[in-house]
Amino acid sequence: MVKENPPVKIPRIGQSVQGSQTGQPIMVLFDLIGRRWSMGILWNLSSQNRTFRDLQTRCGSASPTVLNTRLKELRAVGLVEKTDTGYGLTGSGRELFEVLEPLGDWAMEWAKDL
Amino acid sequence: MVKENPPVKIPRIGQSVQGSQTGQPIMVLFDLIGRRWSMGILWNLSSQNRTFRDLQTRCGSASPTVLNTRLKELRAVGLVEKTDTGYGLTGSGRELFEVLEPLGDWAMEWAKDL
DNA sequence: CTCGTTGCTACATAAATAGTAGCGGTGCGT
DNA sequence: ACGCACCGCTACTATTTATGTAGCAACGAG
Repeated sequence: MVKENPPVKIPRIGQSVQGSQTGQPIMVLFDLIGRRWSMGILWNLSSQNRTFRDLQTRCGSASPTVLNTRLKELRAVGLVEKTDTGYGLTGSGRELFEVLEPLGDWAMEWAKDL
Repeated sequence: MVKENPPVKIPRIGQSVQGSQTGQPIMVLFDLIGRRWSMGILWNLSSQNRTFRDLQTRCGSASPTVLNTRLKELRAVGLVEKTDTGYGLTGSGRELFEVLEPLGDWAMEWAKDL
């Protein structure tokens, strides 16, 4: 059985960008997915659903504390969901991943020159 | 005149991903640009070169401490450079931005439903 | 029942970031 | 020469966030 999500407070979301007019949504997104392990989580969930501990080892042994925090946040904004087979991407989560995907190829090229 | 970059140590880069086989370069990249304000900096430098203080206000008044740290890091990996007209993207920096750019449009759509 | 695994929480420590103040440099008007 | 306003940035402390380890309750298999 899958537990339902009680309200989750995401610290300082949206507040960090008060001053800037330029592209507010993107800055909010950056603030969200620019936290430690956020993108790694999305990336690792893209191919298949994963259990908590599976995710943990795949994310360079991120501490369970952060991992759980990130998962709560990502679920709060509807990018990740809890399923019977572990955590997985939602519809918009998958959308976001598709936008993010080309980064993989670029990173491969980029890694060649330090 | 533009000062040259002395060697910069980027904390824990690459080390956080020891355990994961899957796509190491992308995880290194995530670890780098997934730090606070990194992507915001790249984003704000994409349209034009900017001064330190200009960047600072555009990044939700990020503290000069972090901002300078991020700039050092991004320069160390050759994504950002110091020019006569302030900070700007290098060739690969611009490449990365182009990969990152679609996020802007997606974020606009995404922002509509919380 | 035991054994192993899973999803977490608790807690203390370490690291990253915020938030302010202020220094030296540069240019500009007087 | 002077003040004045900006600039890039460093120093320092306070707060937030992440790490690292231990461990608990729940489950399934044997």
